[in-house]
Amino acid sequence: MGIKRNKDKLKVVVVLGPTSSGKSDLAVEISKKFNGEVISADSRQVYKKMDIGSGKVTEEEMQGVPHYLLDVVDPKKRFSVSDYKKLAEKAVKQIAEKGKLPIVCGGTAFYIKALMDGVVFPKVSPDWTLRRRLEKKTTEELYQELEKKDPQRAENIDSKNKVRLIRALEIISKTKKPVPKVKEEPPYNSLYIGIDVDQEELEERIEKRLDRRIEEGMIEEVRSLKEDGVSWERLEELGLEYRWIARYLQGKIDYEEAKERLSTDIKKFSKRQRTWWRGDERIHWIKNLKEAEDLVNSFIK
RNA sequence: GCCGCGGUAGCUCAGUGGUAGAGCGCUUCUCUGAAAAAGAAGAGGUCGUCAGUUCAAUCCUGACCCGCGGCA
Repeated sequence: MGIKRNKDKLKVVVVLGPTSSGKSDLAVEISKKFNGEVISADSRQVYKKMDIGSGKVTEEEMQGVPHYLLDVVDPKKRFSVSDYKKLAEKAVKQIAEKGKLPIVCGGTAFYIKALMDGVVFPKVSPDWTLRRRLEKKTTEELYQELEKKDPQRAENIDSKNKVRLIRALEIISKTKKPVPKVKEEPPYNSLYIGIDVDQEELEERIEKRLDRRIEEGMIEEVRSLKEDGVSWERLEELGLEYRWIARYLQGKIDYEEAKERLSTDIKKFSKRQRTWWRGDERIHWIKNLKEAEDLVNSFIK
């Protein structure tokens, strides 16, 4: 029955961890040592001109190692998991064809899952007109509608989550069928390396990094995005740095508050990232480069 | 020293004569094309202290302590 054994599949290394944990550096080090190339898995670093705010690696930090899935779309446009999956799959293929080791590195867990677990999304692209229309209804109304049209999906969906309800109804309205059950077929032979940093230490790093990035011109970066035509609404939606700095630039809050709120939001975000990965048995949590190298070494043999 | 206002959850504050709530924060969790998104659940309080009135006080009365403002 077409069951592929692990040894027949391409080998892909995944480096994951919360924001500010040092993923990018680790991925570069591993790449240099094992002849690899990096595929970013970050839902904000895909956008052009969003460099400091998204914590993108600099040209210098890349140390000559090629990086994929950075700067692939204009921030005025929307990018989705599904877009990510397609482009990342292509990148894996390209790297493997060169005889190099693909290293997926990033903090967007959903993107990593889509790629590595081979999540099959229903082929229905977002219909913003429909979404805007459904947005006007209450959560209860949407849920009742879903119960009527697709009782099975209604059973396991988060009944109070408007975004998910709207997506489910969108799929039904386009396909005229119930939402298909999610399919997962891991296409690669994978090694998951997670960076294990104590939360307290991580939060210190987050704060220092925030100061540094402000000095490096993070506020200017947001201002110039706005000048390039990225709306305040869009910046709000992009979250964290872009959201809080946009609010500050509009004069809605003062500098101190913006910085304070941004700092707690980044910390909360890092906790959510942890929650996502906690309990995933596939991840090897490492403390240093040596442990990572040992893991990769035995993986590629 | 006097007068006024206040002291309720980690923070900002509602509120009631029958032992308490909100927002934010915190903890945990979910994840089907927005995922830095969108949601869910939970833990926190002898209601400043002591005494009195009352069947019953966080709420009424008194004293005291603390903070803020004004007058001296």
